Amino acid sequence: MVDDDLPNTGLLLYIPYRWLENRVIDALITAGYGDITTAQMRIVQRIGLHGTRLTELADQAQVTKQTAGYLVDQLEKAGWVERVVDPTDKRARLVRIAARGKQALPIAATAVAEVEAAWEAHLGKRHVAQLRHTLGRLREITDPYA
Amino acid sequence: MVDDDLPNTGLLLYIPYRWLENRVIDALITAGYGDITTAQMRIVQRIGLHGTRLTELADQAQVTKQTAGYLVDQLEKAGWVERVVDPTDKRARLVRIAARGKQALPIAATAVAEVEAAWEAHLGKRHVAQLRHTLGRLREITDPYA
DNA sequence: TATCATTAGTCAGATACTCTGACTAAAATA
DNA sequence: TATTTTAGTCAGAGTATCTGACTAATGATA
Repeated sequence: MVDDDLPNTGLLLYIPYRWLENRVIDALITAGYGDITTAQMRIVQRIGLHGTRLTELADQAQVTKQTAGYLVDQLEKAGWVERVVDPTDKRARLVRIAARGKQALPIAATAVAEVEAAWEAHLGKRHVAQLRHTLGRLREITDPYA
Repeated sequence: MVDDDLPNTGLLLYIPYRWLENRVIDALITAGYGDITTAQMRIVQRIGLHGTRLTELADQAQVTKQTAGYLVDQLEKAGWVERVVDPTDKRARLVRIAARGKQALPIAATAVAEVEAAWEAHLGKRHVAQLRHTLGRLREITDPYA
């Protein structure tokens, strides 16, 4: 069990990540929510329950705030998110999930759950749990926002 | 050890992937090889020892062949790769690593090794091996080109 | 409290990436 | 040989991303 013929760990992480993302996109398209792009999804995914500031979304998605602003503009036009004033800071506004986003998110969540179920079927429940645990530990040293 | 507070598995995979990619970019910039973009790296990474066809690069990187062609154009102009005729098929050409690429690749490889060492220091050798093994098994059902 | 520095976000412009559609030439197949 | 498929390019358009410059509100401090 040496696994020395495997590609580098980066690619190894990327392959299932991309697979999962593609399954979510497929599910959204099928359900009529295809008017969202991967770049936009990577923003939406990081919006917290009570809304999140643009700058924080930018930091977490690792894009500039200008880019995040552009993506939120698109999402807002399409009804996925809305901007509301931040009561604690007049400069800031909170980006929140709006109507269309609330409808679509369960579909995305279901798609993720289905993929995770498929992975459990292939790897076994124990190994998936261990994988998630290990990735969670890795997050401690790779996620500045953990 | 339930890990129920962890984000979805997609984000969990993406975070360390992106971290690793950033460390590679940092190393390349430091060594004076900053004239490559992430999109270009995702192509270069998939070029085999004897060269790889454009269409295959496109498939594996999950972009259209036009996009792959555009990226290879940039890489070729910068001396990272070259195109040589495929002796077995006059329509095709093989994309191969050229001089600049050959110089830079060891730097990228070193950066990857350093990150993997840091991960081993944090998780333990055993858990990293297990992580790679599990990701390798996952690849069986998520990589059409495995 | 008046000033200075920082932070949140936008505007403008440029570049990079990605796609669809249409095309040529070579190879594979019927 | 005629047809279909495959490898790749050309052209055009939309999306994503960046840097630089700016405004307004906040925070820190003299």
